[in-house]
Amino acid sequence: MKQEEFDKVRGDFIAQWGTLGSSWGINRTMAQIHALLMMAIEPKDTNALMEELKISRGNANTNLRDLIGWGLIRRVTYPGDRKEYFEAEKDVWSMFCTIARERKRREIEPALNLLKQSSGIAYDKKSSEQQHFAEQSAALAEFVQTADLILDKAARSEKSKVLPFMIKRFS
Amino acid sequence: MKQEEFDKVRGDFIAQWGTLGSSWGINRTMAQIHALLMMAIEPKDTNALMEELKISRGNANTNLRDLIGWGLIRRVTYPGDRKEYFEAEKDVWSMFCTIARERKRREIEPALNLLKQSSGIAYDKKSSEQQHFAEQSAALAEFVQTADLILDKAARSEKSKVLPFMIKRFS
DNA sequence: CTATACTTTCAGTAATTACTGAAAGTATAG
DNA sequence: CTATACTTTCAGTAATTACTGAAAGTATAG
Repeated sequence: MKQEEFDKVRGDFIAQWGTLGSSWGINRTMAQIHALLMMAIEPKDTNALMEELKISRGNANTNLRDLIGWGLIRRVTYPGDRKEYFEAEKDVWSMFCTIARERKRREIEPALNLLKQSSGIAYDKKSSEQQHFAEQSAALAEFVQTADLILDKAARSEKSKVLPFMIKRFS
Repeated sequence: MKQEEFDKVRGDFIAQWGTLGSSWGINRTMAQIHALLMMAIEPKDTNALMEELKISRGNANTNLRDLIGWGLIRRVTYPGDRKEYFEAEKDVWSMFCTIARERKRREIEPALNLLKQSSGIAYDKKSSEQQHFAEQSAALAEFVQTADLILDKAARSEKSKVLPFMIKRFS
């Protein structure tokens, strides 16, 4: 495949990945920067990203900062070069673990706290409405907690110890 | 707990659930309507939802339609009453299965198609850039496919056959 | 110290998404 | 058929989120 053709394919991939990101609640540009760095061999600097994605310096900087906050990319510097470069974690299993850990912290835990609080209300035994509310919250809390625990354990294991096992169990 | 106090607690729950929904890429109002119906004992009609959530008829209608599209709520009618009422699936495991199935269809499958297409490019053996792109796509595709398969199988199983097993494996 | 080469911030604006409310549509009772 | 009781649609607007670009900040070389 010619370089020219390849650039087209890669451009399409990055654009579409951005669109997909949106439906998972991830900012389009962030998804695109991540895709670009994940597919790149060499670390890239801000100017390269600005050019390739046609975005402003501010936008690039903000999304790079957020990606670092998620632990999905890291800063790289070379001696004698003032610029900062960025590279993505490329191992898919590590990526999964990182994302699982962060989503847990940012989204699952707050939900669980809310559910536990709701299930713990001192409900009036004469009100079936209050009872249902407490029971339903408790059921949801239990499910979320279990799912969270499983995800957590999986994300702390070695890939080789989880996936083959799961595949065997479910195939 | 007095009815008055309880209404406050439930109101808070619904409001917060809406906020949480946003971070998962779910429209706030949709999450709130779902929370409200999930916690309600009786099915509710559009007017009741409009009042409780202080939203317009159009907004209520649109989000109810979407929730039905996701399979998370259903229409209920009573003989001799022209109004339509709505009730949520209340079993947590069924909810999980429904959400897993829909997310798979709407979000995982398009991603997988994109990744497979990218990993299948006829790359130039002299270009390590092209090779890395194809390999990285393939690695991601494999992971997504496995995760999808596991989710799919889990969502088709009985709760009693999956959760206890998983808990045992990971605790 | 100053000059240079960068990075970060943030007020203002653009783009997107969610929502309203009135008008149009539909179904049933009689 | 008409009257009534609903539901759906959708153009216009509000609210939110993403982005720009210039100004401010920071670090290093010399």
